[in-house]
Amino acid sequence: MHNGTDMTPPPGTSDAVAIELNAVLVALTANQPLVLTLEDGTLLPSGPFATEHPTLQSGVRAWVERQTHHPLGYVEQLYTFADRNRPASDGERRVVSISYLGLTRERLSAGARDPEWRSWYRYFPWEDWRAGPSPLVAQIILPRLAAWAAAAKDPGLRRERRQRIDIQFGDGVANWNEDLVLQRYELLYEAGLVAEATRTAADIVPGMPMRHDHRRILATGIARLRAKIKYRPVFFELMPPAFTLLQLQQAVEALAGRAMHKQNFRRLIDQQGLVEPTGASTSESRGRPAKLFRFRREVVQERAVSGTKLPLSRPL
Amino acid sequence: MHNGTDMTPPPGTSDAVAIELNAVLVALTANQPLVLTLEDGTLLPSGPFATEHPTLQSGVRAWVERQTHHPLGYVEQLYTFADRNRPASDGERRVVSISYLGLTRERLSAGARDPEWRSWYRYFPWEDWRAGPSPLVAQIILPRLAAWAAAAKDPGLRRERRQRIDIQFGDGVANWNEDLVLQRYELLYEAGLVAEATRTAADIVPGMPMRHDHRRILATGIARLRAKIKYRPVFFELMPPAFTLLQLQQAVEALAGRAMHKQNFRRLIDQQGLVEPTGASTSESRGRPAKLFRFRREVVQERAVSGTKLPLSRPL
DNA sequence: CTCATTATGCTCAATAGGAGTATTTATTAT
DNA sequence: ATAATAAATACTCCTATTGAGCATAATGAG
Repeated sequence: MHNGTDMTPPPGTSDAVAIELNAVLVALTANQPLVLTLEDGTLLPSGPFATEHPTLQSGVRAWVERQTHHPLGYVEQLYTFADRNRPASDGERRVVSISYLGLTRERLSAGARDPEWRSWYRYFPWEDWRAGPSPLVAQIILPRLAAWAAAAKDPGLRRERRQRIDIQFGDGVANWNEDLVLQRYELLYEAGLVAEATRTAADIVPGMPMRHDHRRILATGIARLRAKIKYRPVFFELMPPAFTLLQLQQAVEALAGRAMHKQNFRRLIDQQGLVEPTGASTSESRGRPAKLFRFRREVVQERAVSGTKLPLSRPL
Repeated sequence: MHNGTDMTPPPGTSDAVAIELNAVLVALTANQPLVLTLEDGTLLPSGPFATEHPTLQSGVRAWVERQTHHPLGYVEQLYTFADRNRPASDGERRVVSISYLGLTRERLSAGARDPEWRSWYRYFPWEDWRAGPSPLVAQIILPRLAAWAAAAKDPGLRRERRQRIDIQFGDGVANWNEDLVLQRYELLYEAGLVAEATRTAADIVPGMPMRHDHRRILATGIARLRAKIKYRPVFFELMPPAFTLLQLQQAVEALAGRAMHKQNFRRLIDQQGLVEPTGASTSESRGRPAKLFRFRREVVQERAVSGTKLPLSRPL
């Protein structure tokens, strides 16, 4: 039934493909999660993979750092896509695109029109629940999704659609799981409610589209980052050397897209010993001056492996 | 400083590469976590990516199912490697290997010598802590790692090595984090303690090596699966249609490589409503017959998105 | 000086999680 | 039969974690 080489076909039968790298580069300014875009916000930075780099990771890092003139604090592979609906631009070769998530502390020239940092909530406005449940969900998205579900002829399919909607979007008020960025985007895509999925502008939900599958890649990056901050202290890559606890909290809130209980946030942070006071304090805001903190290298490094906690569990 | 096309180099400059797929296929029998291997256990199944498949995922699925004649319950992309130290076998083209994790309920012909299912603990014996702390760690690995750390001339490097060892291996008794499979393998590799990393058989630690970087890919798969079972009920893909709670627990223990408290395991499982009694019971073992359970489809599906819990938190 | 505003300390109740004891129901040995 | 043993299953306890809110402290604005 099986011979020895059954599962290892002879080499060389694989077609040649071109490798393209995509990057979701994230920074944080003024409580907005920013992502680096090109071409008036319609593309993520991307480019061919040059063979001179020993590894993919180092290729991405070098390529980004050459362009942004800033060090990339953290790089993580996101996903490899090879969907056939995007033909290679050089004619025959199929494109395999490998995407990366990168975190950086600095941003490049702010006003620039082409490499431009934009809040990711321009692409996913429904993902911002920092000021409470996003009205977009209850008022626009859920009704249209409900219509889409109802449009299914088969009762089983109808039920399945309703269940997926419920799991991924909740009821518009409670049961919001901020990690499901990608699933939600894909559901909207499937329902024809995003620009990339349809030619009729009729039922499209707010949120700026991107070319190719770049918005999907962005969704993948956001989802990964949101999931990650709950157990790895990656957010420190995005912070300045010294910061107040409120700034730290707001940074996390910007990423997670939801507000957190202030006192409990502080409790958790210093329980874990992630930060230490610098001694200085700041009074840039109106009220009582806040102490400044810095990350404790050793602990952050250790937690990078063994895990952290954030008060981001409860469904609402 | 930046012009419009700065970050999108012209297409076509990317070199042609060959895509290779690797699969970590996992099954579970007699409380052993099994992985499908070839060539006397020295290789993972791998093959070229054929262009006729619309997506990578469907390519993997089709390819595996054609070979094993069994459905693949769950497929997940693991990682994409493009390290230059592995030249393409067809001459010039560089190989990019995309690896996948697949879970399956059935195993194919048991006695076969070539596509053969082997316990993954043959490759990573130190990862099995089901019967308590693995003596391998305390008696063989830690002393050798300590020697490696001590061998560093630079005191800073020495300290860093010691810290990494401590975080990843603990003290041999406590502080074992079962998720760090990949990091541990990479540390051993760096220290020259695995066969793949050295030509001298002197200090090598027990555990069967594989060719190329396949053992590393396997480590990636195990690590991913161990991390995943803590918050996604993927283990149900590995179970038969009906099972006892003890069997379920032992399945999870086999994957996680550590024992769990029986009563608490049951409490957690039925708190979450993941399973329901079939009505039947079995008395294959000696004691009181156990009720048989099955997974509840709806709940498993929902949890697949929203998360599960397992009593696998404490460091020892 | 009073108020608005933010920082920070502390309490409380509910829950989750780790560990152990007790009881029930079978099989196996005597 | 009866005793010994092995599992399954039911409860109890204790502690740590977590969500929520109140209270107090320190500042600038008017």
